[in-house]
Amino acid sequence: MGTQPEQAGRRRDAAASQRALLDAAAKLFAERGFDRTTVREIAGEAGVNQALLFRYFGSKEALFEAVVARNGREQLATTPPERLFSASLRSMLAPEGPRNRTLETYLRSSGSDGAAAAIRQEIGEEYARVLATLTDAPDAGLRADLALAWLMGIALVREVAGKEPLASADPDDVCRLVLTATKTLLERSK
Amino acid sequence: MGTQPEQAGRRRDAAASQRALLDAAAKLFAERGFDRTTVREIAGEAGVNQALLFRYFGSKEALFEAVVARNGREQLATTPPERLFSASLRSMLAPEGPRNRTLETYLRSSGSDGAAAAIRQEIGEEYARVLATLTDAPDAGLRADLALAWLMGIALVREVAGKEPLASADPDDVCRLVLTATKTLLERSK
DNA sequence: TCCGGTTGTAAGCAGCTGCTTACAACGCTA
DNA sequence: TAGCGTTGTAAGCAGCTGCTTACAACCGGA
Repeated sequence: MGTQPEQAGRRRDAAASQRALLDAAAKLFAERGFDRTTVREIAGEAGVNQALLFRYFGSKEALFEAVVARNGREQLATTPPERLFSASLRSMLAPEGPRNRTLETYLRSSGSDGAAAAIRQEIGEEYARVLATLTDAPDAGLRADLALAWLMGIALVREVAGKEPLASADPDDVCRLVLTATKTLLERSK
Repeated sequence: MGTQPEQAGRRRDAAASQRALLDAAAKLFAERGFDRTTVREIAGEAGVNQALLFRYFGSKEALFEAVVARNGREQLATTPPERLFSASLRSMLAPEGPRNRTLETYLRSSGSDGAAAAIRQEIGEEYARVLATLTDAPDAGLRADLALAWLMGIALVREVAGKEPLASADPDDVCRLVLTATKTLLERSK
C-alpha cells in the first residue's frame, strides 16, 4: 500500500455508492431472485456498508423497484416494436455480453408480492402493449400475451431450469423455430 | 361440544396427519412458492403440530419433494403422449375443479435450489421426453423444450402474474391459437 | 394392570432477516 | 480554523426461520 488514502480518487462519493448498490442488486436479484437475496449480500457485493442501502433507497423492496425501473425499460425504449420480439429473444439467448437480465430477475422473483409484484406487472403490460401493435387481429391483446408468455417460458426453461437441449441450443435455431411458429400469431392480414 | 373426545373417529392417526400435511403443503407451495411458505403455516393449515412435519418428513425440503412427487407425475402417467400438450394446457386453463397445480408450484418456487431444484428438473425432463415423441424432426428435443417453455410461460403469465387479457381468456381461444402456432413445431412429416 | 412404543404438544434454540441507531470521519464553506 | 451537513461504519434490535427437545397422552398387547 502506498501513502495514498487506500482508494485513489473517490472516497465519500454518495453517487458512486448508490451506483455500486444498484449494480450489485441487479446482479444478485437476477441470479437469486428477490427473496433469496439478502441486503447484507448486496452491500457486500457492492463493497458498501449495508446501512447505506437503507439511507439511499429506504428498503430492500424500494431498491428492487429502482433496479427494475433502471434496467427494465431500457430495451423497451430503445427497440422498435417490429423487432421487439426477436430482439428480446436474441438478447435473452445471447451467451455472453451485457445481456438484459430483466426477464431473469422477473422469473426468479415471481413468488414475491407487494411493490415488487406491482412493478413486475407494469413492465409486463408495457411489453404486451408494444407486441399487440404487431397484429391487427381482433384479439391482438391475447396474442401479444401469448407471445410474451413464450418469451418468459423460454427464459425460464433456459436460464432458471437450465434444461437441455434448450439451455445450450444455438440461438439461431431457437429463433428460427420460434419465429416460424409465431408467424400465425403475430401477423398483419396485409 | 358433546361428551365425545372432540374429534369423532380419528385421533392419534399418523396416516391422516401425514395426508393433512401433504395437502396443506401442496396448497401453500402452489400459492406462495417454497421460500415464502413457512413450516408453521403448513402445520397450521393442516391443523397439526409443526413438530410432526419434521418427524414424518424430516425437513421442509423433503416435504416439498414428497408433494411434487405425489402430484407431479399424476398427469404425466395418465395422459397419452399425443394429448399431453393440449391436456396440460387445458388443465392449466381450467377455471375451477381440481386442476393440476404442479406448474404453478414449479413456477413460484423457481428461485429455490437444492433438492427442490433437482426434482423440478427431473419432472421437466419427463415432460419434454414425452413431448419429443410427437415429432420426427431431427431437433425433436429442442422443439419439445420450446413447447414446454410455452406451457410454462402461459402458466406464469396467467397464474402468477395474473396478466390480462390472458388471465381471464376463454380456454378454447387460447388452445386454438397455441395449437395452431405449435403445428409447425410438433408435427410428423407423415 | 402394567408396559412400551406411537402420536401429539409446548417450549425453546441458534441463526438469519430487514432495518435502526448512535457515532466517527470527512471535507466544504465562512 | 471553526462549524456543520454529508458520508461511512459498527453494533444492535425485534421478529421470524427451520428445526430440536423433553414430555404428556394415548393405546394395543402382555
